[in-house]
Amino acid sequence: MNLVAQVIVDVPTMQTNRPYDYSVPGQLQPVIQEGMRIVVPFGRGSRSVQGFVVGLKAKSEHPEKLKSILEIMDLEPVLNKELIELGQAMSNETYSFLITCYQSMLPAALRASYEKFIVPSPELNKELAVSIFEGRGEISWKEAEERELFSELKKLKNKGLVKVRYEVSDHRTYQTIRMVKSLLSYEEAQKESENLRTTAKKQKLLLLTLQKMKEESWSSKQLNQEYGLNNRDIKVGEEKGWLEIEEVRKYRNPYEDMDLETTTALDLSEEQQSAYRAIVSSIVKNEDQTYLLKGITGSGKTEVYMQVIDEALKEGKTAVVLVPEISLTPQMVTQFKGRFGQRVAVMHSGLSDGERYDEWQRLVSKEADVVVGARSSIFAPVENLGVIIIDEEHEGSYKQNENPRYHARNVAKWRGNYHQCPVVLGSATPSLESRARASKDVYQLLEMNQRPTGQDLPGVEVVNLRDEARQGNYSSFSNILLEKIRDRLEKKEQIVLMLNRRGYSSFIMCRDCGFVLQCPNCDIAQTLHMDSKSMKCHYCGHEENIPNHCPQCRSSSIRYYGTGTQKVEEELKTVIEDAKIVRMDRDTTRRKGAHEKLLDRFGRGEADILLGTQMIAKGLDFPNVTLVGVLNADTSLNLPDFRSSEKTFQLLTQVSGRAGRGDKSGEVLVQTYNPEHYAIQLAQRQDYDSFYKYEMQFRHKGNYPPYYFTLRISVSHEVEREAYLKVYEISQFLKPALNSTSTMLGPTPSAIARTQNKYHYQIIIKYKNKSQLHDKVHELMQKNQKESLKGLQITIDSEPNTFM
DNA sequence: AGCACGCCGACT
DNA sequence: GTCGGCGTGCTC
Repeated sequence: MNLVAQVIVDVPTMQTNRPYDYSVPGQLQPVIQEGMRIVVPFGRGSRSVQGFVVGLKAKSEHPEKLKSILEIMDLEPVLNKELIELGQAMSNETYSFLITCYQSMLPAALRASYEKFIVPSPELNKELAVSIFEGRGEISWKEAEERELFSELKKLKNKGLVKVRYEVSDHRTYQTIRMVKSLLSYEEAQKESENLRTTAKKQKLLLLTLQKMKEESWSSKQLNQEYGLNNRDIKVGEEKGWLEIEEVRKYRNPYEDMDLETTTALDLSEEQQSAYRAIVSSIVKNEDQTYLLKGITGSGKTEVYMQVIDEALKEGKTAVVLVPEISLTPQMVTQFKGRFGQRVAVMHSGLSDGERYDEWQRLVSKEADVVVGARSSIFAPVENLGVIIIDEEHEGSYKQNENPRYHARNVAKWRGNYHQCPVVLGSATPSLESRARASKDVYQLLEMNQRPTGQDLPGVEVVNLRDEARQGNYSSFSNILLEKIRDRLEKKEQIVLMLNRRGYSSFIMCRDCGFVLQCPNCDIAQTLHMDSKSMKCHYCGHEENIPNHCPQCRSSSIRYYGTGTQKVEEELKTVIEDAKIVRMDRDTTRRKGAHEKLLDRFGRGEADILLGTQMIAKGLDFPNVTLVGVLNADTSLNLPDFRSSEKTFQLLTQVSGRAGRGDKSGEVLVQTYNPEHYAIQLAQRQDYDSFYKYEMQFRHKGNYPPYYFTLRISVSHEVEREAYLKVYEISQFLKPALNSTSTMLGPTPSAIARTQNKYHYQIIIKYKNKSQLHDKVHELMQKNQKESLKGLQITIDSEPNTFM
């Protein structure tokens, strides 16, 4: 019988972005399945590469070209039919290679690594064999490189005197435990025991234990710890034929030793119940409805999620929960583990490759049927999905900013459609895209506006830093904030201070009147470019000099704006001497586990003030915190980004939720140079609906999402002119695909015009009609096949997070 | 990606 | 004359 496998090979180029046919040798025919990883010979040199079987068929259209599969890397497929199909859809949507899509769906431990060796042929003469191989059977490619043997080896290879051997492997590792099983009946053990010398106490104990075990297998660890039998004792038992030792694969479980308090379902409030009922009805009816669950901070979204998941499990289905990486705290994990126990697989970046792989394997083996994890968990290998939940759906981190540039929300919807199951998007501050879809009834809106605990939302006060400046206070702390900090310290209550680092010193602002230099054409802040010593708008390419005086009030206090946490900490220490401060930023949390440690310290009350960047805005729940201060609300406001207001509003709303989580009421203080900006005003009033309406007008006026689709194409090259020429050529190529409902911005230099000695240029396209441009972009990819050889890097990003 | 084929310059 | 430079094209 002939069997042909269609294989996607691990060669990420445009030219090889399609299935290749391979014949399946007889002995592999009974085992090979779609979705397995295999090793195939590829290219002229038939080097070994990893591939994915995406189809099997009886014969090929070009039988004369067929090579044979070398090896199968898996016992069971790593991709099921659904994921194979999803990869194809994703590749098409995100303009990325099939192989890149498949790789990103799997744990890193399954990614191939390649090694090359040089092997002598029998015809190679003795002398050379000795001088090159030194008596060994082969040498590694790396060694040959180091010993500078390349040109010699190349000649020998052309003459067929040495060969190259390719090795393909992955990083899979297993942990095993030793299981002990008795081979003796109760009576036999009794007999053996009687024959022992009286001094053989351990042997006697061993036999006694074996009698207790009966038919079961016990781990050697258990015998060690509970019965005081060491491995030597067990070994002797094995030699005497009393018992059998078996190595069994064990899944590494990072949460194995966690103290789990089992939690039970809480009573739901009326609002929670109606949300719950709506979602559950879709699970039961197999409906691929998307829900937007808009619930204020503290409204009990997580409890709704968990009860919905419980219902899905009762229906015999599985569930996927996505949470932003930074929210995936031990508290969060405990909540889910406490409710669903070992049925939960947790995936986050803190795990080692091996641990991740084991969690993944627990899903494949159906030992776990609930996944809680960050973005890439959307590819969890679960079958029969009952519900997909995306918490904090507005988070930008759900979009991957390297290839494949997918958005987890879109993947979720694709899977929801495939499984005919609901998708729940949860947020206190939904993205405009999602909220707009809810208005158009594409999504069903579920609202929760009350806290079941009856706590009030904290009051938010805005402090105008311009007034402070006028009074000569140029420090990071307004007088009123200092006053409040002192007050809390006295009351032994805690304080959270956030320094907004988004957009750090990339724009300039007048300290006297709050004026920010805008682009005359684009209604957006211009970016300071220190490399060219000028202000630039990268939407349209407008450029002007850095002003010395504020164009509005003629003040000379116009300068770029921004501070670091370290500086703020020092400043704080000089005004409040005895405060204990925990600083959290990228520097102090770089080490693994440092994040948790710092938060633990603060949680135990070992510090009074938690000072940090955005990373402290999410999910923290400290009952003793009664004051939250935002030191600089406007930095994120002035980014040259159409989402800057939205991001600022979300951040302020989120951080406000950190105050008053316990029985004491909380207070929030927001310092800003732009107190009248709508994002700040509406965040102060915690008025999402008004913000939504206002922001939608802005988006409508500027033809931004959600009214338009967006596409960003960027080109980079070491030689600026090369990058520019290419991006210009691309813009000319795409222009015919534009119509009256689409516009192209640029080509312009990117916000950071040069990184790693490469110049970046970009085009942004805003469009209404998806298919027309889509086809043209695919054509562009085909056309640009060989550009990367010339050192040109072209990136295509559909629905980019920012235009920078 | 990586390898072979192929067509031009400076060497034993 | 040839060794080797890297531009071009193809990989089941």
